[in-house]
Parts: sequence; structure tokens; C-alpha cells
Amino acid sequence: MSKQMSNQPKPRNSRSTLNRERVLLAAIAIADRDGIDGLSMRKLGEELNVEAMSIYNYIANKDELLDAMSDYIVNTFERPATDLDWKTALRRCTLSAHKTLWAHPWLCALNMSRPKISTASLKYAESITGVLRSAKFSNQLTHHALHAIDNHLFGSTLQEISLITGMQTSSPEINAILLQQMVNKYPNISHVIVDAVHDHEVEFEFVLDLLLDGLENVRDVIA
Amino acid sequence: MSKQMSNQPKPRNSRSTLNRERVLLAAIAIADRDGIDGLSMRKLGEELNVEAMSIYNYIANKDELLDAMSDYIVNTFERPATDLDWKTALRRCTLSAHKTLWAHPWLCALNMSRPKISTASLKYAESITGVLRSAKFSNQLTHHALHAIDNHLFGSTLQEISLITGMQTSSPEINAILLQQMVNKYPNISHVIVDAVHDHEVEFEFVLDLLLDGLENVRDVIA
DNA sequence: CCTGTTGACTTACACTGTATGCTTATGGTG
DNA sequence: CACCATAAGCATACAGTGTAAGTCAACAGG
Repeated sequence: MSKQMSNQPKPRNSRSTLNRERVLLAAIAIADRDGIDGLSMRKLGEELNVEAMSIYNYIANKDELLDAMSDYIVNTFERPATDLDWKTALRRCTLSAHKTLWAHPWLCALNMSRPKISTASLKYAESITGVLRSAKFSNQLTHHALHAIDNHLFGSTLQEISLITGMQTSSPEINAILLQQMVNKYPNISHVIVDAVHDHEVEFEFVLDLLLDGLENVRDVIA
Repeated sequence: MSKQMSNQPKPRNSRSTLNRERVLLAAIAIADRDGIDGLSMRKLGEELNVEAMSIYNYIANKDELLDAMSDYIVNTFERPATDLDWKTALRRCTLSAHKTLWAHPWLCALNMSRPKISTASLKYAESITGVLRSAKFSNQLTHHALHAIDNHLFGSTLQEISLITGMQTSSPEINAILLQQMVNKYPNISHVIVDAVHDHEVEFEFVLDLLLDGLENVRDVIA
């Protein structure tokens, strides 16, 4: 009976410097620094002072690594408070998640483009769904609301991020020239752009409120 | 003066079977068939009965190819009709674009993850902006509306597509088992899922209407 | 016919993820 | 204490990627 039951593959020898969490954190650090395309197994090994192949003792393949990275962060999403009214609670936690996504610019694209329905995402969705149900939304409307909020969170943030990084790749002067040329070709856009406030946070909140208010309205009209 | 001016790189020798459009169409066909990851320069060459390197006579690099593919399709987006009220016009062309995106499942992710502001996207945005301005939306609100609609179009569609393709990768039996396990772990989601209608088209339209109605409301309240 | 242009081909290189087999340190057991 | 099965880390190798560089042949204009 002295045989230890190690269902978790906890390494018992002190030699092992590696473990799943260290791999994950290093991978996230690289992705934050060099972008998700800059994350290769060899570079990850370098970061961990280990050969690339050693990493495969802790993850099955790169896809699983990417999934795990995504899960790791989604798990840190702030959950909706249960002692607030539904709108404030969802508003608050969505804005919090929005901020988290900005801290890891690669996460949006990763999460949206990979089909996996992870337990992390499910747990988060479960909490949101709970709030909506408590607020007397119908099943159908809860379903719509969940998707609407989720899409806005990931979709808008992704667009914000890719727009910004796109701007940053070209120099300011080039952007200025492009803007000048735009005035001729795209009069409507130019006109709007000039005196519209460009604040992602504001814009994100605006549409979020549009959705939340709209959902509330539909709920009350039907009821 | 017999020398022909060929500013467009039109090949004059009959030998050349290749041209930019043929490359583009073949690339789109492969992406539609095998997914965007299944599109490699060598496979593209094979499809065109040509070696991979020959393609580089018509495109600078793969990134430019991807941009061009995206542009090619965005250019086919139905433009908003000018003889309809703004809401119907935007509703109609957004639903049309939604359908087009579904026909090329790789487009959403591609377009959202690459920062480039293409002329194709700008032209489309210009037309939308025109409609909004004609409908007496303020500059600020037009700006918000444009982003809201655009985000919904690409964001929601991307999520729909990746969800579907995710389901398809695992077998139906596995999905059934997962669903069963979910009932315990995620009671709220399970409860909602059971009798909610799952129709992407309906869901997409629902949120779209939420946005359009909300925007109209904000416009009229402010005015 | 000759010649310069150009489009297609060939080769080569630096990457990628990862399958396979080897080495070596380690902790548990006799 | 000695041994050894185990597993962590390593080295090699392979198929695949995008693409730079150099070669070759077919065509058009003179």
C-alpha cells in the first residue's frame, strides 16, 4: 500500500524542472511578447532551457497547448456578481473580460477560430446563463442573449485589436497619407472619422449597453 | 507606335496560362474545399498545373495572396439599396453578406485576424456609412453603428462557423455523451439548450434587429 | 534569323511540428 | 546498499512550409 497513487502525472523526481503549468505560463509569455505566430515549440523550449521535444512530456501536441493556454486565461475571467441586478453584473464582468482580452491580444483570434468548446468557456457561459435565468429571461431569450454578449465580447475586441496592430505596422506618416487619400475616395467615412471619438472602451460599452438594454426591452415586452 | 502599352501585366505570349485572377480563383477554391490551412503554395501550384514558385510572378507573397482572396469576395458583397429606408437596406445587405461569409467559411477568421484595412472593406464601409448619414445619424453614432454592424457580421458569423465545424469534428455519439455529462455540470446551460431553437440565421437576425432598433432609438432620443 | 525579355522551373535554405529511439537521473524495492 | 524499472530530457530525422536565387526555354520585335 506504500505505492503512491499518482493519477495526476505529478513528477516525483526532483530533477524534473518542467511541469505543465510552467510550460503554459512560458507559452503565454511568449505569445504576449511575440504574438501567437512567434510561438514555436523550439522557441518555447529555449525559454524553458529545454529541448523542444521535452515539452511533449506534458502536452500532447501544439493544438492542445493552444487550447490549454486559452483555457488558462478564460478561467481567470471575472464571474458575474450574484448580489447585483443582472444588467450591472453582466456589464461589469463583460468589461472585465474585455480588459483581460486586451492583455493577451492573441486570445481572441485563437478562441474564435478554434472550434473547441472548452470546459473553461462552458463554466463561464454557465455563470452568465445563471444570471440571465435568475432575471426571468425565457430559455430562448437567454440563449440569444448569451450568444449576443459572447459574440460582442470576442468579436468586437478582436476587431479592435487587429485594427490597432494594423495601424502600428505602418508608420504614422503613411497613415496620414492614407487618411488624406481617403478624403477623396471615401467622403462619407472621412467625414465621420474626423470628429468621431475613437475610444475602444467607449465604443465597446456603447454597443454592450445597446445589447443589454435591447434584451431587457424584449424580455419585458414579451412578458 | 506599334508597341502595345501593357500597364496591366497582361502576358502577351500564348504560352502563359497563368494570370492573377486564375491564381486567386484557384486559391479560393482550395480554401473552400480544404480550409484555409489546406492552402499551401505547392498545392496551389498543383491545382494550376504549375510549380509553386511560378505563382510568385503574380503575387508578392502568401500574405498578399490571402489579402487578395479576402478582397475578391468582399467586393462581391451586396451593397445597401439606396431606395429603401436605412434599416431595411442595412438589414438586407448584412444578411446577404452573412450568407456570402457562410459560403467561404475561412473568410471570417482571415478577415478579422489580419489587420489590413483593404480597399474592398473600405468601399463596403463607405456605402454603409453613406446610408447612415443619409438617415440623419450623427457622426458619432454613425461611427458606432458601423462598428456595431460590422462586428456583428464578422464576429457572430465566425462563432457560428467555428461552432459548427467544431461539432462536426467529433462524432455524434461523443457529442451526445458530452451533452449528457453537461446536464450535471452545467445545469443552466443544459436547461436553456434543451428547448431553445438553434437556428443561426434566426439568431443572427435577432441580434441584428436588436442592434438596428437600438441604434434607431438612440438616434431619435438624442434628436 | 537573331536577341532580349519573361514566365516557368529547379534547387536550396531556414523554418515548422513531431515520430522515433537513446541516454541518464531518480526513487522504490529487494 | 545495490539494483533496476521508469520516465524525463535529448538527439536525430522526416515531411511539410514559404520563398530567395539561379537556370532554361519560348516567344516577340527588330
